[in-house]
Amino acid sequence: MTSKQEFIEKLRNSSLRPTKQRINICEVLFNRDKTFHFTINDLFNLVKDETGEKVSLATVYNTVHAFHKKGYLKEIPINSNQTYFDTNVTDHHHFFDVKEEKLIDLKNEDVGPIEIQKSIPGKKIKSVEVLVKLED
Amino acid sequence: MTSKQEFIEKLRNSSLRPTKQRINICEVLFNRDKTFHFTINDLFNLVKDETGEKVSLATVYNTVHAFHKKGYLKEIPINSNQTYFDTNVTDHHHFFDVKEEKLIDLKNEDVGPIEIQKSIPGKKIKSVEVLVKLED
DNA sequence: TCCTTGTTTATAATTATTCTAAAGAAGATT
DNA sequence: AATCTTCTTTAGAATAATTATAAACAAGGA
Ligand SMILES: [Mn+2]
Ligand SMILES: [Mn+2]
Ligand SMILES: [Zn+2]
Ligand SMILES: [Zn+2]
Repeated sequence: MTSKQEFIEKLRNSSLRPTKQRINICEVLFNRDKTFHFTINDLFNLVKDETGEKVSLATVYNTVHAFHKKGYLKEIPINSNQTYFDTNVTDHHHFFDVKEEKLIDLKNEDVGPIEIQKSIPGKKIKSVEVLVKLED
Repeated sequence: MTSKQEFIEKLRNSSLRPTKQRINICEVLFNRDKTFHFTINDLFNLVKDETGEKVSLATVYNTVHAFHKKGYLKEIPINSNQTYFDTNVTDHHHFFDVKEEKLIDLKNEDVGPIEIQKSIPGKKIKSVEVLVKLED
């Protein structure tokens, strides 16, 4: 449970002005028990529902991109009409329940270490992500 | 090198009428030495360039979806503004060169077997895909 | 040849995302 | 506190990938 004051400091330390909107978004995103997987639209609705204050859609986009750039959010590679983000920014893998359109974290020990044996000259590995699609 | 006649048979066997447009698209997609990774727009342009006959964008979409549904194309999960498809429909993994926006196949032996230790009640695993992002 | 059904196509509709530019708020400077 | 600068929010417009529509057309069967 992070206090509003702590969010304000964190934003300032990231050279992001602590606006009412950003603080509300922080509370929705980061005051959760579990990893939170969401689309922009999910977040837009949750901010309204959970804080009672409406934030414009443009601001949700702006803020998510700002947080993503600062490394506070991760983008999850799946094919969907909407982009998914994740509050768990560590290297980790996912289940994707295709029917429910829901992401579930996999612990690294549930997947095991992955050694990539091939390399491309002049390129280095930035990330290795496993996506496990689930069906009924 | 598959002949036009063979494409016609293959289409018929899939209860897809062998139209001029579909045959042209088949030749662009499947008469290649290597696995072919593409977006709809790539394909749209290549059909025009390689066959000299223009096919409407709608038909490219329709055909790709039809082939995908029949299992002749695979959709690759990456976040991009365009959807990527793959003529290699076997289970396999990818490099994604973020700068060049290009996919490269990984052989299964370059990644090794992946054992998923976790399961979700009532769900079964449909696919396991590794995406390795590359940077300079 | 006629008939039915599937296909192509131009075009419009939809939808997620980004852009624009004006109004507002934050922080710094006096 | 008043002023100034820079950043942020916002409504709305623009963009761009994809999907839907519906009329013309082509394939295959009778
Ligand atoms: Mn982003
Ligand atoms: Mn598809
Ligand atoms: Zn996650
Ligand atoms: Zn591939």
